[in-house]
Amino acid sequence: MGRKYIPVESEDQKRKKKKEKHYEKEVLKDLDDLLGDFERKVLERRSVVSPHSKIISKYHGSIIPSEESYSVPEMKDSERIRFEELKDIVLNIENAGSVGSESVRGEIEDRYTALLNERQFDAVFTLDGPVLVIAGAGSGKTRTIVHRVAYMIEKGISPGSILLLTFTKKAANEMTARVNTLTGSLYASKITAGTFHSFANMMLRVYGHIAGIDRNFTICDQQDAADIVDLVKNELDIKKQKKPFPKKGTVAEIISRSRNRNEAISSVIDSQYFKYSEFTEDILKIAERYDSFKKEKNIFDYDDLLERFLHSLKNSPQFLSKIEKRYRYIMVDEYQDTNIVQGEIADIIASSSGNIMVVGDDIQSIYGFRGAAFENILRFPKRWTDCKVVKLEQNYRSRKPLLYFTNAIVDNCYAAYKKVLFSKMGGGSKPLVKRAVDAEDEAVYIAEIIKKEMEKIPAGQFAVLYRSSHHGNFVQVELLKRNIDFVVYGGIKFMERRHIKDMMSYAKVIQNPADAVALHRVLKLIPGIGSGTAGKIVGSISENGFKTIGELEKKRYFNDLIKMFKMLSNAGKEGNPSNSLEKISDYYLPVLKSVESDYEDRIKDISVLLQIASGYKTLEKFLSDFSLDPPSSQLNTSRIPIAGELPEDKVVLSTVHSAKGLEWHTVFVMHLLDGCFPSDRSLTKMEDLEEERRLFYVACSRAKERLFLTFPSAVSFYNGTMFLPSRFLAEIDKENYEIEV
DNA sequence: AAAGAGGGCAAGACC
DNA sequence: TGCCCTCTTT
Repeated sequence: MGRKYIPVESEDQKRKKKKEKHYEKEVLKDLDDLLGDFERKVLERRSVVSPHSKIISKYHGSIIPSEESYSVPEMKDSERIRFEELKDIVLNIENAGSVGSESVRGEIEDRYTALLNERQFDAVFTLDGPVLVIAGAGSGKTRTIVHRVAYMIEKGISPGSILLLTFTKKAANEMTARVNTLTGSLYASKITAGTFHSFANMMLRVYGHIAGIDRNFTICDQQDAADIVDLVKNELDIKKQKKPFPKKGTVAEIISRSRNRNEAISSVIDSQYFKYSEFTEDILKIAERYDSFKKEKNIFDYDDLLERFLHSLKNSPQFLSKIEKRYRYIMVDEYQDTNIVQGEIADIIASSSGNIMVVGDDIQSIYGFRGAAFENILRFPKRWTDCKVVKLEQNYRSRKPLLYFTNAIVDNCYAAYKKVLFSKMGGGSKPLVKRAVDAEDEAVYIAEIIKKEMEKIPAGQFAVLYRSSHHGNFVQVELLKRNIDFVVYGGIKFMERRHIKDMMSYAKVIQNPADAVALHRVLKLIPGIGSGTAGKIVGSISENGFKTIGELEKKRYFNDLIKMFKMLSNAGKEGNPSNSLEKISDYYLPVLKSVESDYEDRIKDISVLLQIASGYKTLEKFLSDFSLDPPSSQLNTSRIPIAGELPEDKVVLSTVHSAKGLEWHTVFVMHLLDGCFPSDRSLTKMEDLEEERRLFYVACSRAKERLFLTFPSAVSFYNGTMFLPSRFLAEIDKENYEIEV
């Protein structure tokens, strides 16, 4: 139940996988039947009283090596200078300390004061001027933001002038809902809350024409972007070399990274993708063509949304003026995860009012690989010299022993605001470190504890966190064996499923017939048309218009082609997206049936899609919302209702990245081996290693009551064998945790 | 031009 | 193990 296995690939790969899956299930069932108690006893012996681990602990004083056993990556001079500079900035801020608020206290303030701690209401009551809020893990960050918005509204600030930028759509919705509850009205719906991308999208659609932007653009996601890369690569006839050319997704990644880090493509390749350095020329060519291709077809990728928005703000005073007049109070959540472009956007919009509050925690910056500039938060006081700094340091989540542990992790970070979180929640126990015999044994250990504890604590209060998604595999198996329900965060997203992408592509073609990617995709669905033919058709359409299709009269696929265009034209005439999509699905379902074996499951997804569409008035709005905010990625099939998103009572298996912002009673952080966590790819660069440590901090700070840190004695992957416990454990004072023997 | 076979490679994921 | 690219066959 818990696992997501919805391949979107070619049909027979799919079939093959399905067979394998059945096979796997049967084996498991057989195992259970056959071995029964016997197996359980063996497992118990392995995990609970593993003879092996007993021996180890008897003959070795400690299972954690000393800190000196690890080699530290060398820092380049430039890196060192940067780090030192950051350290300097940080020190200045630390010395400045937290600033109180001078606002007048009245009836409204008294009410808020009762609900917040002192630091929190400093942040809430300071409405004017730049404010930097450093919000430690579990310090009531969301609570602070929500109350601030409510307070603004109560103070008579027009809700329409409040802009709240968040990192996920989900966060935006949650906060708006909470403001609503507080203000007891629908005022909150008048504030603008959303992600940078959705805000950029909205502004470009409303005011874009002022800055000379064609407002009818379509948005393409990463998969589409990769497909465009493929398309233009074929067009460019690139010479073959000895080494294989990087995958289309990789090329798209390089292009995107260079843009949101504001770094030349060649330098991105040199620093992050060194092994592809000989393809630099070709990649540059592709990047150029990729850009012009999108411009021709009026397609925006995610980076375009931000870039062109920023560009318009910078170059069109009228455009900027519209926006800065409308938004006088700007708040940015998760500021440590903003990239350079986003940082600039916020600065420019706030430049006339000066009212900008950014909230974040530098120590939880874990998206550097995606272009996040955690320096944004460190440098904010330099950019806004009169800014007030508020530090939220009281933790409401974790018990003291856990907090001591996570504080110790912060101590090992090179450049960070040193904040010492404190908690009033006593009791609890220190984190428990467990060394297992092997990966399987580790999984057994975790599953057994969960099974036992589940008698007292609901399943939904457990989380197993790991660095890379495949580290969780053994745990899945062990939970399955014990009939413990679980969900895996991540997996194939609703929006990325093949049939959903197909449906959306039809809709995109209706909305923007110049959308070559979507057109290409739907053409390929016609029997007899592969990617070559599809490419040719798209090419001749964009050169000479749709009438050129008439020239294909003699081809065997001609009738099907016409049938599709007839359908698209009819669907386009419908007044609302729901009816359009219904027409599309009438056409598409038979196509899908002929192409997919698990047609039944997929049909449910499509009805979910129709349901979502029925909430929209225009196709345009539906499409841009959908590409910016795909519905719950956890959504397995339509059996789980989309609306509401009930918290499920299931054990959570998740990567640390996906666990950010969440909390559980009991948390397991597993595979704590040097090379797994920190990942071996980070071991050569100080900057990367620092990010891994912050990631470790994020993982451990998810726990409220219990924290288990586990690792196998050794584990082998394609890239070698890891056996050294994670350096992140070794560098922490042993007083802060206990070792289970 | 499409479909199938072989082989190299591998992190993390928001919009 | 699984994904995707590339080469080979039909």
